[in-house]
Amino acid sequence: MVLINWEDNLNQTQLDAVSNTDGALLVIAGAGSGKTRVLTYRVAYLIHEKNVSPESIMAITFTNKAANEMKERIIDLVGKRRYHPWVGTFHRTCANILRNYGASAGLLDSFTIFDDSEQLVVLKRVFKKLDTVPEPFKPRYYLHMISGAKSHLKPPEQLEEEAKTTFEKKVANVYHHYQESLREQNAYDFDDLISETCMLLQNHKPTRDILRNQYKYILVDEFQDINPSQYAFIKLMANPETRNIFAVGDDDQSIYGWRYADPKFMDNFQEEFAPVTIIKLEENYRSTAPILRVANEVIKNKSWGITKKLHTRKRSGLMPSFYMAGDENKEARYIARQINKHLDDGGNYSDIAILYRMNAQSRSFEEYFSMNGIPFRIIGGLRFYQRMEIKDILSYFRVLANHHDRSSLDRAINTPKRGIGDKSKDRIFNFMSQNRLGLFDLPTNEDILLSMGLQNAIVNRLIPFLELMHEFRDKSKKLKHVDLLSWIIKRTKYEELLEIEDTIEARARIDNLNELRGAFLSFQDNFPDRSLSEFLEHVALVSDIDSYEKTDDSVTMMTLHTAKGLEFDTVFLPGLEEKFLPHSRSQDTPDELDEERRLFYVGVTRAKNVLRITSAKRRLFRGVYINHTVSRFLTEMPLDIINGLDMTITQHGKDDEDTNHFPNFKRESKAKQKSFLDFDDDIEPMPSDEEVIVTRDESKQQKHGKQRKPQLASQYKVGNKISHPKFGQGEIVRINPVGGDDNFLTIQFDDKTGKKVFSEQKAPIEKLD
DNA sequence: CCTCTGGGTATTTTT
DNA sequence: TACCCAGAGG
Repeated sequence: MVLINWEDNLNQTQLDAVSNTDGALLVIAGAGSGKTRVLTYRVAYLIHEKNVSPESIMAITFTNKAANEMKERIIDLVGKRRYHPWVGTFHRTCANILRNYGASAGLLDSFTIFDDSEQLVVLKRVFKKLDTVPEPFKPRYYLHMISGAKSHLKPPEQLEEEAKTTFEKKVANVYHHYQESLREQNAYDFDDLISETCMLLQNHKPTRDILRNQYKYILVDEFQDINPSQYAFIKLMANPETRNIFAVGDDDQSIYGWRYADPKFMDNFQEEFAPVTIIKLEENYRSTAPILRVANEVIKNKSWGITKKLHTRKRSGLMPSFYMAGDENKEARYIARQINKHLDDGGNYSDIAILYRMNAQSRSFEEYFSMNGIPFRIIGGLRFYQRMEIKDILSYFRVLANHHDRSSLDRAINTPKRGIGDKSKDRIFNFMSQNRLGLFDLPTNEDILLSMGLQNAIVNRLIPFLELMHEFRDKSKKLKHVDLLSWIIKRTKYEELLEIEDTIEARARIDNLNELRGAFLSFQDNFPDRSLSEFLEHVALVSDIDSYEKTDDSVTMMTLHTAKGLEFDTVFLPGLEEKFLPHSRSQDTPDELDEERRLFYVGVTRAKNVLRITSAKRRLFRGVYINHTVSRFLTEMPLDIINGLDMTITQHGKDDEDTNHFPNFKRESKAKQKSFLDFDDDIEPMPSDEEVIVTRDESKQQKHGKQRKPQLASQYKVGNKISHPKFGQGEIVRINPVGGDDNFLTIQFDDKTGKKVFSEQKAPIEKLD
């Protein structure tokens, strides 16, 4: 039993939030105000002081990362016990409920979870089946509409009834068939996990009663990002006697409106769970006063929301700076210089984050940092389990776990290529649908297969595949998951084919397969007796950020969305330009604009000590040069803040003089303007005594091959001889790992050429020994 | 059935 | 720039 001195560890408001344990409570927790602390201490308080049994507590988060952190911190506070509170994401919690209670209500209890790429496969098959085309919008837009319907708990029938326009009718019809297809495949998509659980709780009183009796205390994190179905879930779970719901959120950090999250549920909560105690946490423990001042100014201009004003005891601090670069390369150069200064001052790369609006913005930093030896790491983008090779191999597992999973079968059946194309797949799948067969119900008898209308040649290719799958199924009963993985990789010749291909991408894919082996092993160690389906569920519900820890010393780069909940000593916010932030696609309505503003606010409030904002006058974007003006979020700030910001502008070209990049700047006079818009283009390139060469042509990386994790193992060693098409033979004298997946090779050529530095991934060099 | 090519297009993505 | 997709041709 751990003894906790509550007063010493919490401020008065936090203590109120922790100890106010009766009825509904809404905590409005400003950025950096100790939200997670309050959540975990409240759980500990319930257990220690109120003798609540841990297993009657349920805490819901949005990310696995938050859930894992909370679990750990709760264990720190209450010690390891026989029973623990349930802590999980909305999706994992609901998946769990469906697995445990679904069957008793006539729902599926063994199901596969489809991620968005699998949803897309389903949707495209629906269009094919309906013999229509996804117009006037792209397939993803239809998925978005379907997701909207599910988020509002509308079944296809309701959407069909409500549909007025032709397009709405089309969406409803597609939704109908899409849903039918999912059910046929024993599959749920992410939205289904929530909506089906709501249906279960609504329509099946026994389950509802069991759960309500079990979980008397419910805590919900990030309440501002809750969508209608998640809100409905919380309402259904609320025990009507105790109504002990604890919600924490910050409407100023609601950034998932485009996924139907709505901060206004914080209002609904106050009405529907009345009486609700409301507590505001406004003391910020993260940032310095100057940073908070900027944050408060940013958010002050919002058109809707609960008013709060963050304050801090960290009175002194560096004034945030603004730097306007000539172009995106100069922006990268400026940030690189600042990073080096930070290191000269004794700081670490891992103190630093670069947070941008769009993933595409990472490019210029990747390139500049690689060339200048700044290690970096990109979080997000393509997720590990979304990679082509990982999906390919896992599709076999998914078929083994659920042989009705058509989307995975679709992939596995012709990966690697077996000469079974779309036409034949259609025939096979139609046959399966009509007879309600799973893969292992298919006959391996030649005559029957021929009667499906398949060509002789196809049958001769299909039978070996079916036999292979039967073999895998037999093996799956005998082998450990990781051994089955090796077996499948071997028998499908997947790795072998990559080895033959022997390109940079192929090698990266092989590395990823090895990482997958690692993931299997660690799952096996942590959960020795979990089934294959449970492993696959685990895999379906994780993301890049979940495993993110500041372990390696590199600069972190990610989108503003991904950065929510994190903090860094030094934060760079590049691209503070109109059309980037606010994004050109999100500036049409006040709601959209508000959300962009909150994104900026999230970015600002990630910084503990140093905040540097930058923008570029001109940048190469999607192959063309564009000119942006400075973001309105900066220019609308009061003049004294702008004067206070350490503003610098570099000139790009001579013709920039007459362009006003601050059209909506509140200025007093030209003279005054000069005082804070200081032109400064004398920054030298990064000091480097070695010429840096990166061959752009070789750098084409396919989306599904792009490896984001640092690749420490170089294929080279110091002393290796190499050959370069232009410079001839050389010897490697130094290897510097940089972020991304690259290493930085210093190569000594002949005396005339001297030493040169190459990117291992991009340079056209060949190993000679 | 598979691969190549040209044209159109372009946020964010907790699960 | 980098992708996705449709259609042509092997």
